[in-house]
Amino acid sequence: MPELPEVETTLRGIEPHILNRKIKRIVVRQPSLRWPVPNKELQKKLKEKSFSKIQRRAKYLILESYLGNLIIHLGMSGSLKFFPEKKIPGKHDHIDINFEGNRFLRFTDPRRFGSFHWVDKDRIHPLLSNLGPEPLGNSFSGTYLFKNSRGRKIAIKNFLMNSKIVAGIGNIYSSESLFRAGIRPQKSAGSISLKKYEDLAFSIKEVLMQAIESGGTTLKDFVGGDNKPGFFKQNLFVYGRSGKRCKKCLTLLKNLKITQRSSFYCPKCQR
DNA sequence: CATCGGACCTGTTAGC
DNA sequence: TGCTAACAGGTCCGAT
Repeated sequence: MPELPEVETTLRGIEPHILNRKIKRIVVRQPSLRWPVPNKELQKKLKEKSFSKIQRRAKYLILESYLGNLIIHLGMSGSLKFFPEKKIPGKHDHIDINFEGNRFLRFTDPRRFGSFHWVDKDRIHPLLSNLGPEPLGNSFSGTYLFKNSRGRKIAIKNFLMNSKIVAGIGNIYSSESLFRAGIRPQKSAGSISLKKYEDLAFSIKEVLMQAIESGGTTLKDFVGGDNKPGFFKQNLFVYGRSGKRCKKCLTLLKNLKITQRSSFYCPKCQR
């Protein structure tokens, strides 16, 4: 479900509810996620503490506290929601972070590709140590993409989804940004010009910012931390629209599998 | 080093 | 209606 805009939406939804609230207990009902949940460590380090800041890096949420950071990844189907009072957990409600006064943050994840990690103060978790630049940050540019793509034969779509190259772009927004920049998803990364990469970097920033403004993309059941769905789906040009007509030129859109994943494009607008 | 396929899971939907 | 296969927003790791 969640790519960068959905994770950002989640952050903004939960932050005002949990910041500086005293944590009473972490309840782990299902410790078997993408990686085992470090249950004991979480209890030990977070009990009676609070989160003073929440950040996003790539698709990771980083909840900062006195002794270190709780790092959460939502995987494919994960979500985090805040509740102001007790609520019976459902089948996929794997973890609750309980605060004072019956308030709690609940992690739900049917497919269990999500993860919880602990990292001590001033240390960098290995999973976050090799990430590429944030696409909305200043160091990400067409020049950056151009330089890093020379000699590489990988499809541009996969290049964009490689988190070592640029963080936070998944299947939806890779397709969407390539459409906006007029580039075919299967074109090799090394064959794209600097000019086109400048268009692409612009398109990536544009589509991500617009999606964040709309509260993310709700394809099926995504809701932000405040339980509201995202409204960006209506602004998608190609994702999930194969067989339908291009919103710009009315050509029938295609769905091409690139390394096992659906890739949507317009054969006329994208060359 | 670059690239590809498999792996981790469950739920939904399309097709027979 | 019921069964099976394909597919779904992610990404790490090992083989090539």
